[in-house]
Amino acid sequence: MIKITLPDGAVREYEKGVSALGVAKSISEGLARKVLAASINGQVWDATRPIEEDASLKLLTWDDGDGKSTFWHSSAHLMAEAVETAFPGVKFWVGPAIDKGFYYDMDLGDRKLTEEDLVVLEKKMNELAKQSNPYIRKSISKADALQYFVEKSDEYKLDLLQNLEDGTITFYTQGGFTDLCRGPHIPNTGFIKAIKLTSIAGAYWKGDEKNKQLTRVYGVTFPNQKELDEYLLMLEEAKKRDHRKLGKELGIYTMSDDVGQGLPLWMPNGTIIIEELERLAKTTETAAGYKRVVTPHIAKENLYLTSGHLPYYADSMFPPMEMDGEKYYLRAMNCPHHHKIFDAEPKSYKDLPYRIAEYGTCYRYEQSGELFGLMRVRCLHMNDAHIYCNREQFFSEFKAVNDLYIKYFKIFGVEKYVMRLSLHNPEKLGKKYVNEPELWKETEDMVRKVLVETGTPFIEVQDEAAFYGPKIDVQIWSAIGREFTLATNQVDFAQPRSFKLSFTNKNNEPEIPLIIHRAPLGTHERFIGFLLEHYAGKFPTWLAPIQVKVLPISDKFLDYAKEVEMALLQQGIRVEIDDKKKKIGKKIRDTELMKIPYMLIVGEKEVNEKVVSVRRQGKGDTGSFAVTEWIAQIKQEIENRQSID
RNA sequence: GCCUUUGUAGCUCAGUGGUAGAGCACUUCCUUGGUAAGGAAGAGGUCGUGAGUUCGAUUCUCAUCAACGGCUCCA
Repeated sequence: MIKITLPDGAVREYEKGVSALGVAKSISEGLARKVLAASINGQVWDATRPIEEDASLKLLTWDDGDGKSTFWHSSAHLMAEAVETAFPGVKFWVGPAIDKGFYYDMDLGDRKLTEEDLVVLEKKMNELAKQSNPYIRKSISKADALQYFVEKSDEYKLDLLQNLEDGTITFYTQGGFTDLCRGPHIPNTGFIKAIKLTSIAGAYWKGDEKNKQLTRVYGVTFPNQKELDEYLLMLEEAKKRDHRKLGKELGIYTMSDDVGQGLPLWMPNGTIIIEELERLAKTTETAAGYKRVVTPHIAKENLYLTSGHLPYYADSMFPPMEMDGEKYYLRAMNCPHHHKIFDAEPKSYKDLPYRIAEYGTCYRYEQSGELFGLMRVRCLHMNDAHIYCNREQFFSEFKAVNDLYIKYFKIFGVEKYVMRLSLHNPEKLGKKYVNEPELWKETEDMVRKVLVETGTPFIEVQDEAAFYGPKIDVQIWSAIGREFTLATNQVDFAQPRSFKLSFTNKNNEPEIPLIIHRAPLGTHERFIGFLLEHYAGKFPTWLAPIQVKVLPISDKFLDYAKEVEMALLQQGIRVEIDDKKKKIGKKIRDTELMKIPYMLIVGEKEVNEKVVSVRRQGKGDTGSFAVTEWIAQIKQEIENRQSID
C-alpha cells in the first residue's frame, strides 16, 4: 500500500501502482470523467500512469492551466495522427501546447497545405477523437528509439533524440500514431469534443532563420462545443477592438503606399490625442525638473560611430544619405543628440541631475514582415528623456522614473503590467554588449536594488539588455491580449565614456556621469495603438478627439445649438454640431458609433428653458442641465483627466 | 527578410474570359422629427501595379507592390 496526500491534506491509502484516475474514481465517478492529468509531487503526469510510491497528488481538470496544456498537447498528437493519415510520409518536429491551443511543426516535403486541407483534417480529427483511443505511454531504450526513427527516416525526431538520455525516453501511441514524447497526455482522445484548426504558417526549424522552414498548423480544441463557440465569439469581439480597425473608423491615422510601409500619417483626430499626451508629458516632466529640448532628425555617420550604435544596429537604420562627401543617417534614437546638448556647456556637480526631454522623432528600418499597425512602425515619436547624474543620485533618479510609470498607469487605468529587468549575457560581451564586465555587474546591481527596495514586482531575464547597459522594460497587455513592451527605463554607462562626457565633482575633478534613458509613455505610435484597444475607441473625455456633439432636434433649433457650441468652444472644449437633416434617432446613432463622450440634445424645451439634455456615450440620457453648470462639470472632468466611470 | 492567404466604390463585401454589382457612407430633394438606422433620386470604380497568353483579361499565367496570419527580429 502507498499513501496519497490530497490537496486538502487528507491522506488515503491505495494499492501500489494505482493511477491518478483510480484515485479519482475512488472519490467519485463524475470527478473521474473530468480528470485530464495529475500533478504528482509537483510534476504533471498522465492520469493513467501507475504511482509506485507515496506521493502528494492533485487531480488536474480543464479548470487547471496544466490540465488545459495537457489537453492541447494531446490535441496536437491527434492532429498529427490526422495529418499522417492524410499525408503519409510527413515528418514531424514538435507540437507543444501554447497560450491558447497548440501547434505542430511538420515537413510535408513538396506538399502544400491549403485552407481546404484544414477542413478535411478537422473532420478526420473528429473521427479519430470519437474512437476514444487511449494515449499509451511506453518507455523505450535510446537504441530502439533511434532504430524506429531511422526506419522512418525522420531526421527531425533523430535530432531530438540526440539530446535525450537513455532511460528517460518515452513513446506515446494513440490509435495508429506513435510519437517521441515526454508527455503527459490525457487518458484518451474522447475528451476532445470540439476542434478548430485556426491557421497555417511557416516557421523556421529550431527558430533559426537560416534553417529550413517547416509548415506549422495552429489549432485549438475544447471539451465541449459551447466553449469553442464562445472562443470564436471572443475572437470576433477582439477584432472589433483591433487598433487598426478602430484607427480607421475613428479617423485616427492612415497609411499610404505612396508614403511607404510602416509610416503612419496622423489624421486630425489622432493628432489631438498626440497633443493631449504631449501636454500630459510636458506638465509632468516640467514638474519633475526636466527641461525640454528640440533636436534634428538626422546626423552624420560619425555621431553614431561615437555612440556605438552603428556597429550594433546598422541593419535597423535607414541607409545613409550622402552629401558633400559626408554620410547622414536618419536617427533611430535620440540619445546621441541629447549627449551633445549635455556636452555643449561645461557641467559641475551642481548642474546634476541634468534632465532633458523631447518627444523625439526616430526612424527605424524594421523588416517589412515585422511591421504591425501602429505597434511596429518605421517612424516613431518617442516620449524620450535622458537624465545625467552621479552614482549617489542614481537611486532616487531611477526610482523617480519608476514612480512616473506608476503615475501614468494610474491615469490610463493600466492594471496588468510586468516590469522586466533585462540583463546582459556575459558570453556576448564585446559582441552584443559593450565589454565592461565590472560596470555591467555594478549597474545591474544598482537597478535591482531600486526594484527590491521599492517593493516593485519584477522578473529578471538574461540577454535582453541594451548594448550600453541594463534596463527595465515594461510589458503590458492590450485589452485583446496583445503583449508588447510599452515603456523602457535604461541605465547607460557606455555612452558617457564614448562621448567623453564629464562634470566637475566636489573635489574639482572631472567625473563621468551615468545616464538614464527613459520613455514611460513609449512612443505615440505604440501608446495610442494600445489606448485604442484598451478603451475600445471610447477615449476618456480629456483624450477624445471630439468631446461633445450638439444634436439639434431639427434645424429650427440650429441657432440655439450654435449658441451652445460657442459657449463650449470659448471654454476650450472640442465640440461639433450635427446639422444634417436627419431625425434625432439617426444623429444619436451616428454619434454613438463615433464614440463621442457627450451628446447635447437641443429642441424646443431646451431653447425655452436655456438648458441642454445630456446623453453620455453608452449610457443614455442623463438629464437636463443649465449650460454654464454643465460646462463647469465637463471642464472639471477634463482637467482631472478622469477615466471613464 | 522567409512561409500561408488576400487585394473589386470612402467602408464591408458579391461577381464574371465579352470592358462591373449590393448595403452603408456621400450629394440633392421631400420630411422638421425627442434619445441607436424616415423616404426618393443621383453621383462615385483603368477591378493594387506591370507584363504575358487570347480576337478580347477585372477574371488565366508570371513578375511586382501592399495588407492579413505566422516565423525571425524588436536600441
